[in-house]
Amino acid sequence: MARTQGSHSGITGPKVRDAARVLFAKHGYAAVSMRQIAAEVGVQAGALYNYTPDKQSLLFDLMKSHMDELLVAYDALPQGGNPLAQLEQFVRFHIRYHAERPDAVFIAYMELRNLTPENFDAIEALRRAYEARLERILEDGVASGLFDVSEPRISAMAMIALFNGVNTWFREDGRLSMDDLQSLYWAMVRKSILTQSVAANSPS
Amino acid sequence: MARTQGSHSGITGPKVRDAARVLFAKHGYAAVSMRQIAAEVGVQAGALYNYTPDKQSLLFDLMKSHMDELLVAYDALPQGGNPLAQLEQFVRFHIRYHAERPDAVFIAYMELRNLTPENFDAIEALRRAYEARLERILEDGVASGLFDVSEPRISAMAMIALFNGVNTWFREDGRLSMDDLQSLYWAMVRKSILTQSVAANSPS
DNA sequence: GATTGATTTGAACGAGTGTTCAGTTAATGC
DNA sequence: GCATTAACTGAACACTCGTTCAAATCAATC
Repeated sequence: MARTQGSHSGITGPKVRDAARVLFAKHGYAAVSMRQIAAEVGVQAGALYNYTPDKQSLLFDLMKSHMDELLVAYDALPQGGNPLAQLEQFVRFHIRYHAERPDAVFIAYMELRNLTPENFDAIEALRRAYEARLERILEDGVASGLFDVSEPRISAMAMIALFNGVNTWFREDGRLSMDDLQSLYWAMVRKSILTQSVAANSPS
Repeated sequence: MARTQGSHSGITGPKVRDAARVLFAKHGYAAVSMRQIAAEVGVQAGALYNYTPDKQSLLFDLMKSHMDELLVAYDALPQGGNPLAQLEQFVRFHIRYHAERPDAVFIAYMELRNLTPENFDAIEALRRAYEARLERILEDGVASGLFDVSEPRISAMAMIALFNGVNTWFREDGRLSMDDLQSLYWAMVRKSILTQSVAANSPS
């Protein structure tokens, strides 16, 4: 046998990526074989190599496109407003965007060590670019006297670690809605960064 | 050849665990072979089976003893004091204890998916037991009117995610000392959980 | 309806996997 | 000094790994 009925690169290509994303997220890059991915797609292992030069590229492409899309999505949000409004927008965007893509997020944070050095550098640069968006907001808030944040860089990384913890336990059908969740985290963040005088005078 | 000079189970045993911990943390459980561990120890692969029944047990034992020791260490701290003091103690303890064991912590949080179901349940139970310590403090704080925390269980998990982010960037020789770090995180946590009236009247 | 090109199979490659075990040697006890 | 035991080697087992490729077959085009 050879080419099968209904075979088409426009269909199989995305299926390969989808299968790889699900399996990598579930079992880890190193624990998943090309044959498992192929089985999930419904194809033999050799056919995968029409869609990726090798396994490493499959991982890298998943991570790269995730990070690219994340930056594009964030930068598409309305800019402007005071730092407090910008921060709230960031928090809500981040939590929602990441909760919608648990597999891609999981891979982006867990599989860094399985990238080749060059690929690692590329992903790391994108991650820093995203974190810089948040750091910038914090710095602006400090400059305007709104925020009391002694270490914006560290606070930015800390907040992202905080948000990413959501994915370890959030379930769509859980007790809390996505909106409750965003509000809960926003309340935590808001209280922890506002200067005392501002906090005392603004609504919670 | 067979038994080598200086060979002794009291020495080789711990070396196997140490090598496994370092390698699992660096490359991931699935990506590390028994032969790599053996090479790190300075022994052939077969010799490892004097110290572990199989690879899975090696991982499980590392995780289990880490969690056990964590609970013992925390429970050895002086109990009592008001919830605010207890929370500060928890925060400082957690950050220090985890920063001192980056490899064991990394494994405990990243390799859960490589455990067999029974082993997973055992580790998960220990993790919940640890989180319950924090949750309890938050609940006590709420009950006494000190804390404003609407979701103690979620807040506990969120805080732990926040703290564990430290390990992704903290370096012993960095700009911030361990004490600075603890204070920085404690300040964040403290502000985010105190009721507004208390926050306004207490020193930061 | 034949031809072309895209798509997949299935077998093969060499290398590496976790694990077992008979055989060999170093350390220990008497 | 000898027997015993603990510790380890090295080879083997049966698979699985990522990757390649000639051959086969389907989809698209004219």
